[in-house]
Amino acid sequence: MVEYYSQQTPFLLALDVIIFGFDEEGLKLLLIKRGFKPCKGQWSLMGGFLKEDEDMEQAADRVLHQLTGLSDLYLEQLRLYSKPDRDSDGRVISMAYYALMKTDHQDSKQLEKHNAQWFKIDEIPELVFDHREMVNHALARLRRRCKTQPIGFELLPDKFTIPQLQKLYEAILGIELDKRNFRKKILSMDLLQKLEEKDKSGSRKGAFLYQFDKEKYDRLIGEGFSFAV
Amino acid sequence: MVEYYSQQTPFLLALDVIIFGFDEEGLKLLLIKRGFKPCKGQWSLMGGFLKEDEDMEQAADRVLHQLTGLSDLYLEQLRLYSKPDRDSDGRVISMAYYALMKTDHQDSKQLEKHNAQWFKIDEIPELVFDHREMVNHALARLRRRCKTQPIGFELLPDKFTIPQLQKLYEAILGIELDKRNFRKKILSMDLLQKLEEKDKSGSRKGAFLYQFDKEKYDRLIGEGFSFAV
DNA sequence: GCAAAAGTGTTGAACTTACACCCATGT
DNA sequence: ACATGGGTGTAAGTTCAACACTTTTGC
Repeated sequence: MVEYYSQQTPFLLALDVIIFGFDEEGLKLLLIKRGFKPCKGQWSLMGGFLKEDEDMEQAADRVLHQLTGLSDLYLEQLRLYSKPDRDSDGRVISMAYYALMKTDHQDSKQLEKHNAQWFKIDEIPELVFDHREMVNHALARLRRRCKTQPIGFELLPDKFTIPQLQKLYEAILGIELDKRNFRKKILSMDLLQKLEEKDKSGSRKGAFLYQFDKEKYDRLIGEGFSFAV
Repeated sequence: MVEYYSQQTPFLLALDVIIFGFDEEGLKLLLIKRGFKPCKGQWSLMGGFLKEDEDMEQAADRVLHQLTGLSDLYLEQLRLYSKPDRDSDGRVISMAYYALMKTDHQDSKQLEKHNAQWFKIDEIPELVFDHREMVNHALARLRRRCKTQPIGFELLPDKFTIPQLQKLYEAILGIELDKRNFRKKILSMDLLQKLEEKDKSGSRKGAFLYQFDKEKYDRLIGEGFSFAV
């Protein structure tokens, strides 16, 4: 290490992850009741510290796996929270991430271990430090992002119906959409594979199930296509 | 500090800033020839380390001021570069920012002090560490951002002509634009104040100068307006 | 008088929005 | 038979893209 480096102050580097989920009730946030100091007993985002042998993305994956037992969730960097006094108990710099999780893949046992609980997006309890600000930022990013990237599918089961997909977008954007126009737009991109099966849980008639064709999407992207809802 | 914290490894936290400029020749990047180790003598982005009493944005402002002598430049966080081996000389985590600078405000003396030099965007020399990756990322972000935010004006003199503005967008986006459509679109937002004066440097006829009306923009944004080029 | 850049409108195509009824099924 | 959510098409309005000529002025 060069001398110039050794004169610098090192910092504790953490990450916090805003985990979104979606179910019949709408858009949800996964929070943990802290079983450790500081702020033990309060609601907070899941987080962790960066370790020597990993980069920040790996740390985020690790922390996410630790909580949920799942790997390869959609994960996106938000921004660095670095105010000197943001943590009541010492100087910690935190990189915020948000993740999208299919709630039907969840392992409830695993979640209980960390006292984790889903909260409706408009019923979020008071959070420690600047976590509420992080959540607001993540939500804003999700709202922007979901219009131009096919990330909504990360929140739905692998097989889903068009009405379900529409409800998801309505929950994220907080607005109502016209079902004819929504169908037209989403199907016109020709990225959804219609299956034979129907999902009968939502109605007597039942709605056809679809699958997102990721390979086709990747191919089209290479050709200059852009996703839009 | 709680015990849990003191068990963690601290890291050196730096920042690097991709500084864009624009002049008659097109879009430019401001680089420094490193007068210090590691990689002394090689071209690199301007950077610095986070200090104890500041947050990362303040650090970025400070570093930017140190190089250019200017304050309050447009500055946006990009992403964290945290690979364990990214710096050849020790573990340094770096937050990348990009900044937009009006080249007509530059202080050449100041820039010379740091051996700083402007490079055309398609003539960037080899850079140290992962700085080239940072530049690519910044450029991609700038291209996306300039279509939906009025950040182009941060690269032009306070008074500018429509053809100048168009050339700026063409330089950023790397495509040609139709001047009638461009004018129509940009003027239809009604955010540019036409001045009496003409700039005669670009042609015999001369082109009218305009000013961006930031107050009006802020007002409109509050009313749900969105900027688009 | 000519070269060089500034400035100006129209038309067709594509896309967006608004809107109302029939269908299939379980009870 | 009826209640519930699933599924479908069209017309008007808006936005976008393509395109060519006139103006001003310094030389």
